[in-house]
Parts: sequence; C-alpha cells; structure tokens
Amino acid sequence: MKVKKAAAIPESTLVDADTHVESFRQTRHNRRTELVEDYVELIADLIADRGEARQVDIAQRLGVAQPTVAKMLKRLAADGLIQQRPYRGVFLTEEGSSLAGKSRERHQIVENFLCALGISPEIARVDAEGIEHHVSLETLNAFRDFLKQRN
Amino acid sequence: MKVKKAAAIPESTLVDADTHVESFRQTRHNRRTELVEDYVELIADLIADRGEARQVDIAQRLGVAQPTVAKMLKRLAADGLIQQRPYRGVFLTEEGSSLAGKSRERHQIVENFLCALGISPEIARVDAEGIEHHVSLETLNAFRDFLKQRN
DNA sequence: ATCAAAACATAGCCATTGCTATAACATTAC
DNA sequence: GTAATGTTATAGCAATGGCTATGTTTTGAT
Ligand SMILES: [Mn+2]
Ligand SMILES: [Mn+2]
Ligand SMILES: [Mn+2]
Ligand SMILES: [Mn+2]
Repeated sequence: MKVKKAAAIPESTLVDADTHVESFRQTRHNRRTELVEDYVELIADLIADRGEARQVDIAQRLGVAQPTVAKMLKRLAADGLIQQRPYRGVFLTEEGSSLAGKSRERHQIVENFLCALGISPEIARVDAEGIEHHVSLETLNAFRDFLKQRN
Repeated sequence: MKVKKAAAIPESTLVDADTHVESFRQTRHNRRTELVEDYVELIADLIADRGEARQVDIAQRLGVAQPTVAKMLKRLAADGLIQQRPYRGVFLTEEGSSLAGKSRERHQIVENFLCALGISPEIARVDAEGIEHHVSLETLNAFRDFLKQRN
C-alpha cells in the first residue's frame, strides 16, 4: 500500500501557520486581560451588593491573599480603572465601570448559555468563569441568539 | 423613598463566597495547564503532519521565540511528557501522547460546536483555542450531544 | 573533508501573579 | 482618650512565561 506522497491532498490536520499563530496570539492577549476583567466585575458586584469593595473582601472572594489584591489594585488604579480610598474601599472610574458592565453582561450570557445547554448550574458557573474571557463578540452574539430562540 | 434595609430579600447578585472562590480557583488551575496542553497537542499535530516536531517549528506555530520554546520543552521533559532528541525533534511519551489525544479531541469538539452554532470558521478557531482549556467534562459532553443531535 | 547554514543551548533581562511575614495606620468600642 | 480590632502597605521570595543576544553543535552541501 505504498503511495508516494505526491502533490495530492495531504491528510494534514494542520492549518496554515500564519492562521495558527494568530489564534495563539489572541489567546495570549486574552489571558493578559482576564484578571483585570474579573477584578472590575467583582468590584462592581461587591459595591452593588454591599455598598463597598474592600481589599479583604476581594481577596476572600478570589481566594487569594490580601497583598496579592493590593498589588493588583495598584495596577488597576495606575490604569485608571479604579480609585482607591483607604479604609473606605475601592471605586470604579467611568472607564472601570464601563469595563465591569461589559464583563458582567458577557459573563452572564455565557453562564446562561451553558445552563440552557443543560449543564448543571454549579458546573456552568465554574466553566463560565474561565470561558467568558475567550468569547469574541461574534460568539457572544451567537450565544445570545441561542438563548433568545429558546427562551 | 427611604426604605430600611431590613431582613428582606436582598437583590444581591452575589453568590455565596465559598462557591465563588471555587470557580476562581478552578480557573486559575486551568490557566496553569493551558500552555502544557497546547504544546503537547501541537507537538502531536506536527509529528502527525510532517513526522517530526522541531523547536523552531513549534516556535513559529506558537508565535514565540525559540528560547521560549526551549525553556518550556525542558519543563515538559522534566514532567515526563516528552523526550528530546537534539536535532531530531521532540517526541511524546505515553503520558504526553495521552494528554495530547485528549486535548486534541476536546479542542476539535469545541471548535466544531462553535461552528455548528453558526460562528464563522475563522472566529471559531480563535475562540476555541482559548475556550477549550476551560471546558469541563460535563460541558464537553453537552457540546458533543449538541453536535450529535443536529448532525 | 570542509564549511556555511540550521538548530539548539544558555545567559540575563523583564513583567506578571502568586505567597508569607510584618509594619503602619484607621476605626470603633469602651 | 485609649486600646483592640480591622485594614492596608511593604518587603522579599518564587514560579511562570515572555524577550534579545550570543554561543555551540550538528547537518548537509560542495
Ligand atoms: Mn467574570
Ligand atoms: Mn472570569
Ligand atoms: Mn488546543
Ligand atoms: Mn488552546
């Protein structure tokens, strides 16, 4: 059954290199923004729920140590996403609030979508926490449409 | 319109803290394994497609520099996932091959699922590259079922 | 057999995200 | 007003994942 691997169609499962690299690049970029999105979203939720977002509460919710949060908050402040008022919690700037809103909405859609597929709420919650950051606008819209069509 | 915030039902959008933290923990764990999965999957693909997987090819496909790959390969070798044969490429161990197989299958299902939802192949490819690492077994099965039902 | 090209290794740098231990500071209760 | 408590800040460490620059080694063509 020897066949010379001539010009013919290769059963190459391998996509074009430039195309491939672009996916990886985009994914690396998403990874860099993940944490920021989760932070502002969580801050917004805490403020909505209890009027304030303290470092300690953020740390507790994220499951990390307080200095980890302190460092991150410094970065968020430097990036103009939050404003820190010591002993009074952190507050979102316009920009931070906007990012939080978008993140929260996207998160919600992803989680609802997974539930609509029949996945258990607990698993949907966990998976959505990671998936959300890699969902493009087009995919988000597809999820939304799916939810609408079977509401 | 002052209302004292009595015992009543809080319109708290906030889930239980322990539950919340578990999602974040799982997501952080997934993030730590992402790269490893992509590497072994890519190595398997390269070997399947062209008989060998060299550092330079891996670097080119991932869009990173060669020393970045060299460092990572050392780690994969230390973890027993690959075996390096200088100037002849890297090869997967049993364990590496198994992980690659699982990763590839999951990746394929996620990507096909997105396409089945009507998302364009280019976007589906990019999104799947990131999403795949955060898809639990339960969610993967739901994706599979969805594909089966409308094949 | 020689030698240029390709592949790989290594050193040293940086940013990010985590940690512990400890200090400093505000708030609040008394 | 003081002291205890709670909150934030800081220092110092480690692992990870990038990079550039520069060797070293192997391969393969002549
Ligand atoms: Mn989120
Ligand atoms: Mn998240
Ligand atoms: Mn993959
Ligand atoms: Mn991937």
